[in-house]
Amino acid sequence: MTEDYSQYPKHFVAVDCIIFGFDGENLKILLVKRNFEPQMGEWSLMGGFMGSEETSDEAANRVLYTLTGLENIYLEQLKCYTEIQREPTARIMSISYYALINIEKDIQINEQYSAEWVDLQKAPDLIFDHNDMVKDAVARLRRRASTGPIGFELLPENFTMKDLQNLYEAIFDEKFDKRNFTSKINSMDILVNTNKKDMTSSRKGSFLYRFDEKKYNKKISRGFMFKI
Amino acid sequence: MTEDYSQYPKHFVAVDCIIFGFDGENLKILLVKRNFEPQMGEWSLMGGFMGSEETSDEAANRVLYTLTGLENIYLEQLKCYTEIQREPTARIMSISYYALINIEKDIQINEQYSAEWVDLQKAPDLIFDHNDMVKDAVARLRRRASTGPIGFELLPENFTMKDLQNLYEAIFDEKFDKRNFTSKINSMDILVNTNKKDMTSSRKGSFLYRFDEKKYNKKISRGFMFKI
DNA sequence: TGAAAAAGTGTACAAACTACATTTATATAA
DNA sequence: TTATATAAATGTAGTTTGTACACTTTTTCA
Repeated sequence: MTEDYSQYPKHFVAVDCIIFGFDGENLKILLVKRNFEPQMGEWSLMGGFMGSEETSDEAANRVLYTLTGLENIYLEQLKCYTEIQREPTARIMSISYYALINIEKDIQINEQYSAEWVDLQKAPDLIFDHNDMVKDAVARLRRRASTGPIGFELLPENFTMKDLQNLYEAIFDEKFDKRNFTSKINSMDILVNTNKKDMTSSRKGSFLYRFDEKKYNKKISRGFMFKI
Repeated sequence: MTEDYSQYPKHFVAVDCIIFGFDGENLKILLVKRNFEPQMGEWSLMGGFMGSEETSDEAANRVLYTLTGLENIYLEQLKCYTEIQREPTARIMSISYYALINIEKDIQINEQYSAEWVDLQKAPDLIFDHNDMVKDAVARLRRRASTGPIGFELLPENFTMKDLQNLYEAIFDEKFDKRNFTSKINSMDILVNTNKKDMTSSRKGSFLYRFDEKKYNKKISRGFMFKI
């Protein structure tokens, strides 16, 4: 005889997105200023409820699309937050997702949400447990950067070695030696030198690279340890 | 004005536990043979529904306690599974947890559940997406073992170097050189030689060690890369 | 007392990591 | 046209860590 589920409680389930971007200098996250209650006027992550006919992955993608108009964004499930009092108005559990976005992409941020890219370091206090979510997401991003290459989703198609080093330094909040960094990256064998130069930053100009997508993905699937 | 939540759907939320044990030779998981529908008679992970007044951590601890009578077990949230059709009878999302248990502890397994320790390698097919859950949990266990010491929760208080090596070999499904393994472990500085010997396995006898809990926990919090 | 069984131990070579300073290419100003 | 300023590009020696590999020790039991 099939079990009777009616005795079990049902729960509101939300998803919240930690959206990382990189502007060439600093790691940023995309935050929204709530124009609805509760906590109207305060900063929060972008989120939404999971529908009855969608998975949490689909819900997270929908939320991201609603805010940015972007599809096929790198998105990864992080963690479930189920504290009973995590929101004051109702018991709502939330599944967090983190997304990596190339900030230079022409993003049409939905004006309805008054969203802003803010420096991770200077991020304001967020509502509910969203500060924890961001902290957990940063830890995950660091882990991802130590066990495989990173940057494909965060950098524009062509970038300088300095851009890449800035990205790693922003992620780890640590400075690296230029020579050691370069030789480490070169030993990964994931970059292609386009032989074009970016002349905006110096008189000599610096080479523009792009990722060799195949080699990059192979490195990700095999994994390694990044340590400089 | 506070938002009206009544428009949003609610969901059944379950927790499922991947319970790892180690018998000195092989990694095992604790499975239950379902004596209830759906899929009566088949093997599955131990699970249960999250109550309206408990967090998912609490639910997982309760499930574990119900099955084993054990409290304060190492338990870590893994992942949310939200595929709509993951269970045939209703839409139930599940949060997986993995637990590490010292199999020698006097566990009074609740007979109501016809549970059994089975070799990870020889585990039967499980219902729903529980095979995926186990696969994900093994990956997590490996990661945990590569970024910090492991064994405290899985081994008895006193154990031989061979026990520890067996554990690592079971986790990574890979053989290590005895001399290299020993010197790697010694360099971690987490073991205390009790100067007692286990005489059951050889005529010479092998030293029994225990973990230095303080140093062990410090290693965990700092993290490192285990690679032999 | 010697044979058997597992425990315990060291070294040489290779690879990776670390610290560190000078030269090169080019645009702009004199 | 030449000098200067700016950031880019590049190499090496020393240290640490990883890897491959085999013999000696201790004890019990026959």
